[in-house]
Amino acid sequence: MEASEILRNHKLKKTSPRVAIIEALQSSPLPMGEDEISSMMGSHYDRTTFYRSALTLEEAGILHRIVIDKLLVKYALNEGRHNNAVRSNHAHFFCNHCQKLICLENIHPGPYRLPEGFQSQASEVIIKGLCSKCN
Amino acid sequence: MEASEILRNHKLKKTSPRVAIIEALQSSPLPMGEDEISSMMGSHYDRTTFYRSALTLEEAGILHRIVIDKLLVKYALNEGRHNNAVRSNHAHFFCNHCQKLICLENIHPGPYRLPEGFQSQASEVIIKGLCSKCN
DNA sequence: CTACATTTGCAACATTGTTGCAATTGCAAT
DNA sequence: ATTGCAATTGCAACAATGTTGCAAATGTAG
Repeated sequence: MEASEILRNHKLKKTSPRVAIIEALQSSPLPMGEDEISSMMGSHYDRTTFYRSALTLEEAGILHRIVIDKLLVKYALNEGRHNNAVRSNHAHFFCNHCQKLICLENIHPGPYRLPEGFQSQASEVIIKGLCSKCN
Repeated sequence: MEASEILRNHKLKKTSPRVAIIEALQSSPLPMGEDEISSMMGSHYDRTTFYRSALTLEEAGILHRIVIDKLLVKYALNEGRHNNAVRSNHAHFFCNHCQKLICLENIHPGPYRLPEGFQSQASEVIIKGLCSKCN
């Protein structure tokens, strides 16, 4: 789906940084860090704008932010292409050797049985190890 | 168990920062951030030393470092008291309101069925939401 | 007690992210 | 198409967490 259509579907203004972020992520098979997105977006790139745009897109459910470790954050698009189907929660695998982050679409963690009175709003599963290429 | 005994068991030198970190964490029922540990350790506190000591203790399996989100990291002791029993993997709950991190000792995620050739070395489950007090 | 490897403390720097504010831009209404 | 105005951007400054290099201090084995 085109970036402008995604933005329109979520009633967000079509601005160049938003379009650029979406297109950068669409062009990559794997989640990317800010550094990678930045280099794809070229010179006209402001870090504050990136963070604010990414936050807006995250709040709209368009993208997903995964914190692997301090100083290591990756972004991925939620491929909620099929109408507004909320994408099912899935685990992430981080390769300690090649530093790639891979979405494990077929691992659906939870639901978790929380203690009385606790309410879950989001959850994240990160499995670290060696991927098939580095093993 | 006393800090000095823990260090001896792991063949680590007994140094004052290490002892202070262990005692700070022992005195708290919840994992703490660097800021909290720092204020418990008083003035003679160097951030570099803290990070290096925490890393040493983590590598020895004495403590556990949980990244909740960028700019929000908590540390907890692995209570591997009973000999060298590796503490079973457990999930963490982070309250979006009061910012407390709670170990959910009775939620044991995994094992996960990884794709062919992948090898798991560690995993982390963070559930975010509202705790019973803030709900 | 001594030797020596380990650890600490300091300074400088790196990465990721946030806040305030003025200037610009997208878009809806005319 | 033009205009008005809220939303967004870009810049500067700052915040939190963490790393690296290196000289000085410290723990401990012998």
